[in-house]
Amino acid sequence: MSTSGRASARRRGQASATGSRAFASEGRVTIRDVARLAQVSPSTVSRAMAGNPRISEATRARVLEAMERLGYRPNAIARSLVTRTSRTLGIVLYRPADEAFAHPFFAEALRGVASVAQANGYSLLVTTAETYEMEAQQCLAMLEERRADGAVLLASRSSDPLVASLLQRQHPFVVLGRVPDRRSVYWVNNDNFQAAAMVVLHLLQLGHRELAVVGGRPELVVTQDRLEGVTSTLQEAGLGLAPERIALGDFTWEHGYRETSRLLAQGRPPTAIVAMDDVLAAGVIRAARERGLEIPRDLSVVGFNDDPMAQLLTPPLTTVRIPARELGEAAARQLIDRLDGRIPPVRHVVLPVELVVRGTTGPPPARGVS
Amino acid sequence: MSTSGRASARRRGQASATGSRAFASEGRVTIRDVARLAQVSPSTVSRAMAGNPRISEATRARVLEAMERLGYRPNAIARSLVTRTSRTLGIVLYRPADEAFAHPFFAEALRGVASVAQANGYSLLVTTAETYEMEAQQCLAMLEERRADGAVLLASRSSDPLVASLLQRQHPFVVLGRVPDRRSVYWVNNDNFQAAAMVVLHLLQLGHRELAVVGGRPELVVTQDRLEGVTSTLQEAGLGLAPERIALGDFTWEHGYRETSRLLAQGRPPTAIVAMDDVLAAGVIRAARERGLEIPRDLSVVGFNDDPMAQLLTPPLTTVRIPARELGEAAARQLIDRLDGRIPPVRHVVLPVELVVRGTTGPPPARGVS
DNA sequence: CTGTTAGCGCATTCAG
DNA sequence: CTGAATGCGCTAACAG
Repeated sequence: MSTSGRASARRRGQASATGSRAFASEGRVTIRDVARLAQVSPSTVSRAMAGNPRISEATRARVLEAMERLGYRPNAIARSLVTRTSRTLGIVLYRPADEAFAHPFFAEALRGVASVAQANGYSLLVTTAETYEMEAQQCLAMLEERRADGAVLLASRSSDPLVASLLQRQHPFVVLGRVPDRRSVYWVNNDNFQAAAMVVLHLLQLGHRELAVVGGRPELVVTQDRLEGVTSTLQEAGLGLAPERIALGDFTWEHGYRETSRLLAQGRPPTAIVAMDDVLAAGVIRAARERGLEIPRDLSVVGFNDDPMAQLLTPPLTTVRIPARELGEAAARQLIDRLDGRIPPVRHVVLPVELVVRGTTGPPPARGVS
Repeated sequence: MSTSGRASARRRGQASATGSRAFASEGRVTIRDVARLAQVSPSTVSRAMAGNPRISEATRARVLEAMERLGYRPNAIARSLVTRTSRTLGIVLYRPADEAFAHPFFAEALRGVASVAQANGYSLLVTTAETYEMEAQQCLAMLEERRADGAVLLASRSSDPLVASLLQRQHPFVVLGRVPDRRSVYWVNNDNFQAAAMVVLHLLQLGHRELAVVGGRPELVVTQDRLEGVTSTLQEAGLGLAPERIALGDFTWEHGYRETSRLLAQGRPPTAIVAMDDVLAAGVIRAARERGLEIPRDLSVVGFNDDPMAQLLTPPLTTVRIPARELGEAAARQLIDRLDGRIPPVRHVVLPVELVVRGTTGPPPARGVS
C-alpha cells in the first residue's frame, strides 16, 4: 500500500520540482500532496484549514504556503461525505407551462436567497419543474440524496403535500408564503390580507363601490389571502363582491387581458379592478384601453408587487410594494440559522408592505342612470 | 462484523416489521441496508441500480423491491466522490450593485439552461456575485472544489480573465455570448451585429438620418457588437454617428432615461434612438414623453430582447427578439454534450433574431430649417 | 501540538 | 451472474 502511495505521489508531484503549480491534466492535487510538501500529516492540513486552535502558528503557515504553492482546493464532495452536510440550499423553480416567463417576483426572491446563502458559505442548488408533482418529487430527491441540507419553497398552496412529506421526513425547510394550519412550519411572508385591505380602502376612499378582482392560481395561499382581504374589507364597508366579479386563473398578462375584456362587457362593469399582480394589471390596462377606456378616468387599476415595470407602464401603476428580495433574504436566513444549529428567533416572519399610489387610480366616473 | 451488522440492522430495521418505510430520525438507509434486505451484496445493489446487464432479472427485481420498501435513495455525494463527477452545472449570476433587478433576459436564459440540465439528469449550482472579480473567483471555486463539472458563463467581455483561467485549467465551460479571438472556446450567441444592422436598416427605411444609441456596459461584447452593427450600417449608408450620440453605461432604465434627457437637450436632437435593451428603451420612452414628445411621431425608439414587458409599454415597443431561452438551452446542451463525452457538432452556435415592428417606430418628423 | 487509524456511502476492480 | 476487497478525498476520534 505504501508503495503504491509513493508511486502515485511521484507521478503527481512532478510539478513541484519546477516550482510551478500542479495542474495535472487529470488528477487534481489532494490534501495528501499538501501534507507531503508541508511535511505534515493530512490531518494537520485539515486542521490548519479549519482554523483549529491546537496547531502551531509555524505549522499553519507552512501548510498554508504549501496549499498556496500547489494551488490546492479541498474537494467539497469528499468533505461533504464525511461531514454529512453539503452546505447547499435546494430550491425548485416551478414553471407551469402557461407562464411564459420567469416572474420578476421570483427572480428577486431568488436573488435574496442567493445572496444570504452566499454570505454564509452556502450554495444554491436550483431545479426547474413543469408540474407541481415534479417540483415536489425533485425537492424531496435533492434532500434525500443529500445534495442539499435544506430547501426553500417558493410558494405555498393550501394543504400542500410536499410540506407534509418534508415535515414527516424531518427535512429542514422554509416556505415563502403563509402555511395555514401548521404552526410548526417556518415561513416568511408579507401580510397579503392586509395588503389587499389597503388597496380596497384606497379605492373606497376614492369613491369606488363597484370593484372586481383579477387573480392568479386559486390553489395558492397568496391568492386566497388577497382575495379574502378584498372581500372582508368590502363587507366591512357594507359592500359585497359578486362571484362574476372574481376572476382567478394564472399570473400572466394574458389572463388579465382576457378577464378584463369579460368584466367590462358585463351589463354593469366595475369602476375599479384589483389585479393581484403587476403583470396581471398590465393585461388589465391593455384590455381597458383597447375598449376605449381611459385610465384612471374611466377605470382604476391596482396591482401587486411593484415590479420594476410597474412605474414604466402608462400611466405608472398604482400597486403594493412587496419586498420580494427581503423575503428571500429572510427565508434564507431562517433556514441557515437552523442548519447551523442556531434557533431562529421566530418561526414566522411577516414583512410589511406599502401602498404605492401612482397614476392608475382616481375617482370613479360619474355614473349615469342605467 | 456480521454481528455488529445484525445489531444495527435490528436497530434501524424495526419499521420493516410493520411494513412501513424506515425513516430513522438520524442515519438514513444506505446501500448496505438494501443489500441486507435483498440478501445480496452491496455491489449487486449498485449494479442493479446502474442497470448493469450482467445481473439476473430475479435478483434485480428483489433488489428493486428492497429499495422500494426501505425508501432508499442513493447518496449523491458518495456517488460523486467515487465517480469523480457531480453531474452539476455551475452558473454564477453577476449582479452589479447598480442593476436593481434580475434582468429578464438572464432569467429566461437561466430557465433554458435549467430545463435542459434537468432533462439530462444534471442539476444547477447557482451563485451570485457583486463584482466581476468575485464572479470569476466563485466560478473557479465551484469547479476546482468539484462541486460542478462545468460552467456556463452568462456574458462575455472582451479579454475576459475568467475565460483565460478556465481554459488554462481545462475546465469545461460554455459562454453565452461571443468570445472574440479565442476560437477554441465554446459559445452560443445571436448575431448582435446583424441584429443591430436590421434595426438601423428599419429606421433608415422610415427616413431617419439622425440616430443615437443608448447602450449598456461597454466592456461587454454584446454592447460592442451591437454598437458596431449600428455604426457600420450607418457608414454603409454614408452616414456617421457622432460620439455625443453614443451613450453607453449600464442596462437600467434609469440610464436610458438620463441619457435620453441629455440627447434630447442637444442642439440637434436625434429623430430615432436605438436602445440596446428593452429596459433601456423604457427609460428612453419615459424621458421623451416627459419632454412632451409623442412617440413615434416626434421620436422613434427601438429596443432589444423582446422582454415580456415590451408589448405592454405604450405604445408597444418595436424591438428585436433575442431567443434568450433557446440560447440558454443551446448552451446547456453544448456543455452537457461535452461532459457526457459526446463531441458537440459545432463549437459556436448562432441563433437567429427577428425584428418585431410595433408601435414605437415611424417616419421622422418633418424638420424645419434650423 | 501532531500523527495514526477509521470510516463517510458508494462504484469498481478482481476473483470466483 | 455475484461477492470481497479497495479506495474516492477528506475529517474526526484516539493516541501519543
